[in-house]
Amino acid sequence: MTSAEAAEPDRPARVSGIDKIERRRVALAESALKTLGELGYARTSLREIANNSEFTHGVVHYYFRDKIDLISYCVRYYKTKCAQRYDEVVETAASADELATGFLAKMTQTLVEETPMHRLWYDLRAQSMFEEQLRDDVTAIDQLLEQMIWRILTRYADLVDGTPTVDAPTAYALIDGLFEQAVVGYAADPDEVPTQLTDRVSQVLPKLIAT
Amino acid sequence: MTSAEAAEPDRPARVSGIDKIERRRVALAESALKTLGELGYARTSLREIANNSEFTHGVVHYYFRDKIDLISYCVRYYKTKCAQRYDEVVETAASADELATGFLAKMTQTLVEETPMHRLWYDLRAQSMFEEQLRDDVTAIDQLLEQMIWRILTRYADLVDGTPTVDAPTAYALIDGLFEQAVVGYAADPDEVPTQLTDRVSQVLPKLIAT
DNA sequence: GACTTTGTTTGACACTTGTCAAGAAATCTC
DNA sequence: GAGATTTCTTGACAAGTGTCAAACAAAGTC
Repeated sequence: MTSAEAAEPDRPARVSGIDKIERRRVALAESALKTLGELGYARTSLREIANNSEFTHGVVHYYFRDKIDLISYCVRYYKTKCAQRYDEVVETAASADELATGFLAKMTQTLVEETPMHRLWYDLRAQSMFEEQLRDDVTAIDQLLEQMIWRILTRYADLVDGTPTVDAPTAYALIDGLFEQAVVGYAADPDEVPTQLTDRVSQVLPKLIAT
Repeated sequence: MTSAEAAEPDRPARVSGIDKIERRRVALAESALKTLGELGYARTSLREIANNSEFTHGVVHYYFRDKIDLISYCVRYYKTKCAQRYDEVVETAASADELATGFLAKMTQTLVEETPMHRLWYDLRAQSMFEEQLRDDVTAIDQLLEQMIWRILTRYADLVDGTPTVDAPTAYALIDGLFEQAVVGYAADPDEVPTQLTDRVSQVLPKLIAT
């Protein structure tokens, strides 16, 4: 956790021991996430993952015990990237409007730019209902996202001198419902969906605050 | 659509032509839905479906062109059962409270009694993001559910002499978000989740109405 | 340099998958 | 009942799966 992950993606440099194998794992995971995001959990095989990477399918098994091990590592890795997305906005926003606008902008941005990743997330969350091995990781991420939404909402409440009228899980479920709707519908109508999402979220947000 | 589906599940009786093969299809679909609900889309094979039914795997292919054909038939069949669940409540409720209570009761009831079916639904909706062949059927159901929620909300608004403050897609996304959260969390905590769901929905409902 | 450790490739295994086809059984038609 | 049609069973196929292990290469150690 204390390692300074510098630049230099080209030169493998001198990374010894546990750090090196961690690098490989991350590289594998990143590659796996790409294919998973495109194909979905159901039709992604280890060989497909290996093919779309610079490694062979044997390497995958050298670094991960089995398929579930790889995928749950991917999920955990993904989690670190997604939950702090809005932190900067929350901290710098000086007014409720600024916060809302910044939040919505980032939200639609990630919707558009990282659609496959979000598709995969909803896919994996569904899979976790059938595969216990995924459940812990999924609920951990869910909690992280819930906290993220909660930070935004409480900050928003502060800025308008009000208090939230719903608890954290409720707020998360509501916003997540809107976001999932957007993710599902994005493929069919990429032009309209993002603006619809911002419209809807900004309609709902004020209703969750009492002044 | 006009056929009167009577009782007599034992005696195949005299059902001729297209009706008979439709019966088999329905039987197959019902059996398939059961296994799909337990195992999820990813790890349900045609053979598994056949094994858990009274038929052999060859029969499946006699009545359905391929796997997708079967599953999308299942989805369509499922749709007819799920979207009118609340119609009676909507029609008979004489007050807003009665409507809310009836709606919430039915909602938690189906959550508890038909968990596998709901799990499957969210699974298939996620799959539809990766498999175009499912997309049309899934969006059709989504629309049906949206209309269902909308009927409830507008009726609710009528009974309190108000009007909805969000449009139909928004209302559906919000309620669906809460419901999906409940479905996902149900396995982990079957005792608390249903009451939490009713709490949250009944907290949210009034916020979607302006009097 | 030789030797050990670590990392990688390759090919194989047992198994499951969707699909199909040939034939048996049941049903219907006359 | 004989013959034709529909329905079902069985077994096979090619392709793909996760997993593993033995050969090979690279890096590190003395």
